[in-house]
Amino acid sequence: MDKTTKLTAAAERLFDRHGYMATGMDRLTAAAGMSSRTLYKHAGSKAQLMARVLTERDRRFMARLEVQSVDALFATLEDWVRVEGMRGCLFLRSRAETGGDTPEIAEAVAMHKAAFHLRIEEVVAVDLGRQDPVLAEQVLILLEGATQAAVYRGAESVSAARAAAAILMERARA
Amino acid sequence: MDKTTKLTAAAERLFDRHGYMATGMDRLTAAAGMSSRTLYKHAGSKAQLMARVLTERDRRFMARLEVQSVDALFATLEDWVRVEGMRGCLFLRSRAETGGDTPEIAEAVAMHKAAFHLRIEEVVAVDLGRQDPVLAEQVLILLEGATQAAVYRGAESVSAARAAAAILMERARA
DNA sequence: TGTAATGTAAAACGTTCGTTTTACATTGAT
DNA sequence: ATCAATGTAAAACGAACGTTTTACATTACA
Repeated sequence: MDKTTKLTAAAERLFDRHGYMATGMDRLTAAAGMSSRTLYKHAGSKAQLMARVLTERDRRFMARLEVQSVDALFATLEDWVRVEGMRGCLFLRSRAETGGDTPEIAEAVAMHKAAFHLRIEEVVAVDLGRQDPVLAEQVLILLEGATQAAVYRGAESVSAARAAAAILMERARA
Repeated sequence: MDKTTKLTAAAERLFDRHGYMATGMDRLTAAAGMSSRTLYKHAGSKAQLMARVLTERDRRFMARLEVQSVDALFATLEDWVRVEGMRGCLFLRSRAETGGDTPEIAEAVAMHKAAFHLRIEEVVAVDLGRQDPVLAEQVLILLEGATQAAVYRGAESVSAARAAAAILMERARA
């Protein structure tokens, strides 16, 4: 595993566990097992490191969303929260912590959420046989809500959201 | 408006806009229009101030949720996001920024979310004429999801969630 | 009138922040 | 054998952090 990969992975873990602002660069160097000189050569700055973490997470998350049904979206989310934990959406958290005032971060978040929304619209269209923007919006809300609720309600939130989505899909078909 | 009230209101606004950790005490004193000596007499510490902001927000938010129907919950949320803005849930944001490691904050968040969940279960029971824990969980997810989605999708997320909840309620009645 | 409370303005506390620099070691290709 | 790249360890940078203190002004009540 090369230095940049190791750094990005360590940063993601610490940002997720302790928050972005609360995670200092010294903690990062210790966790990544490198000197601050090397860290800055690879990362550029803390903001750039945050943006890189988000871009990498977007890649990993979106790869999992290459499915053909709405139900599979929720199955994927169930796996995701089991593997990655339930501390809320790292994208919106980064935006909230920076007030949206750091361009590279705001951009990474906007990119991810646009792709996320588009993917849901596509999956709904495939599953339903036609486009339905309102239904897609509702599926998006259930996915966001399950992610958020899982923080304090646990992983069962995802299955409850999954069942709700099934009802909405069923009704849209009838 | 007394000093403590003014301070709490200013803190809530700044924490919401810029994030908890990114908001320094000097910015707080300037916004509240008081010296740091007075601020610390009223607030105790930054963590205590954060907890006080949350407790006060809980009071204000929960007062609005004294309604008799699920649809009214979403009507309330529509008002709320119009008045208070759409930057996500300040409770979960505070927990995420502190990693859950600040007892007074973690406790304020846990209290609020427990009350929130209970209130939804009550409203669902009144509206439906019987208890339905799974449906209540789904309504909670739609409320959380609308709050979260509104950050990047706008206020229309709330009306989409409202419509979804109406479908779930209708089906539960049949 | 005097005293206790409550406030302001501003300096100072020690710590930690993100970042850069200095000095030196290890490596790999020519 | 050597040059350039890449790394470490650690000190240092100025700025900002949360918090306390010093010195002084205003108010309100006995």
